[in-house]
Amino acid sequence: MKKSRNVEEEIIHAARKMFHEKGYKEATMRDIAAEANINMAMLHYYYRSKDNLFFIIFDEAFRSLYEKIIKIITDQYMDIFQKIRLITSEYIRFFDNNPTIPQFITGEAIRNPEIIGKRMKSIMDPVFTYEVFKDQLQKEIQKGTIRPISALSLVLNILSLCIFPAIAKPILKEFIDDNLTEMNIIIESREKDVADFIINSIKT
Amino acid sequence: MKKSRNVEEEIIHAARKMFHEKGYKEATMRDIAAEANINMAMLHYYYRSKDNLFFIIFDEAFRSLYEKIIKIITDQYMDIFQKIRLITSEYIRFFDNNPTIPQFITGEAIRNPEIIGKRMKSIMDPVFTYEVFKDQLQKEIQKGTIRPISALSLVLNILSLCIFPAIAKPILKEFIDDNLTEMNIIIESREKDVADFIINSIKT
DNA sequence: GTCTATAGCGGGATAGAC
DNA sequence: GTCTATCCCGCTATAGAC
Repeated sequence: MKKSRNVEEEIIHAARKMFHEKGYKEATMRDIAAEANINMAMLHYYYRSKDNLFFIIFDEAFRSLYEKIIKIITDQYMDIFQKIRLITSEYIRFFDNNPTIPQFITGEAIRNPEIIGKRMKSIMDPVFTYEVFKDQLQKEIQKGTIRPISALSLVLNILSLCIFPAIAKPILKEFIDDNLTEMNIIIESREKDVADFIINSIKT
Repeated sequence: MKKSRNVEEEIIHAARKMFHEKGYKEATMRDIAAEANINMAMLHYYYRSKDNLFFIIFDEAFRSLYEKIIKIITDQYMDIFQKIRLITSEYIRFFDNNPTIPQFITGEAIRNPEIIGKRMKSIMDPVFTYEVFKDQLQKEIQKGTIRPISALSLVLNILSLCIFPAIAKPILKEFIDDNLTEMNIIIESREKDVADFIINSIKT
């Protein structure tokens, strides 16, 4: 009872660092204990098992990513072009500030799509969010301000353009090395460029 | 010497299946031996180590992906719109026919970007390929047929739109379940839709 | 070439003293 | 609450008989 609050926080902090950097399988309880300056027995005392600790870290990462977006999409008064601009800039800025998260979430999703997919569904409400976006899109298409495109297709394109470059960044670094001036220019202006790219494509 | 040819092929076949499905870390030599109907000692006899076997499988996967694209990009006579249409349709069809490859390559690249990036560079010639594409793009921009866009940005967008949906497919399945009619429609028409989406965005 | 047995390590988890 | 010592498992790799 002495300073358990601090120990618990130390553990979460260490677990976050290790899981984000190495992923579930390659981050070990020994790593996490060392990072938190405690021993393995303490880890199990406070958080029972590796799986339990992992899902705490995974859930907070996914939630932090999702909650930014859901507010924008379900906003009643914002027009769809503004939503697209905000979503892309929020995503890109978030990944810039949290560069380990896209690799972490994607890596775990690839490793175990069933479990991770269920986890994601329990955190978000995909059907509701999607329907809101779909309705708004279809109204714009009827008005003639947007070319016909399926909602799912557009959502996939937006996610692709925001998430993939963040995943690929560490690999791109290996390719660009010296030439990273060009890389930096792209990254800095990407927040606006991606939205322009999407809106140019869909607006009539 | 009896039937070593067959054994070697059996091992490669089994290793491909296991590595593609589970990735480097979670595919074990035991798995691979069982899949090939031999014992672990034989695995080491023919292929020395897990790392050695892994890179054989990784290299063939990456090469199969890359060689389709390099031919299109470096073609001297094809116009850039046609190249974009061919690249996207080749990618999407390839991932449809080889659904484990995008997860496999992406998973390994996330797990170990330095090693995997170097491996990729040794297989492809990124600078040459990129310069060819960049020159052709800049000529079109000067002619006024394409809006100003940086080559790196456009390449990133094309790769994102082709690769990310293939990575995300197993997770999307968890979300769509019953609704997979809509999913299938998207996937089937995606070969054309992605090219349209890109070209709509860049052409003047 | 093929197989059994095992070395040697590193993993998650826990018993039990304090 | 904390820590040391240890259990037990699964992994890669190899020794050595056939």
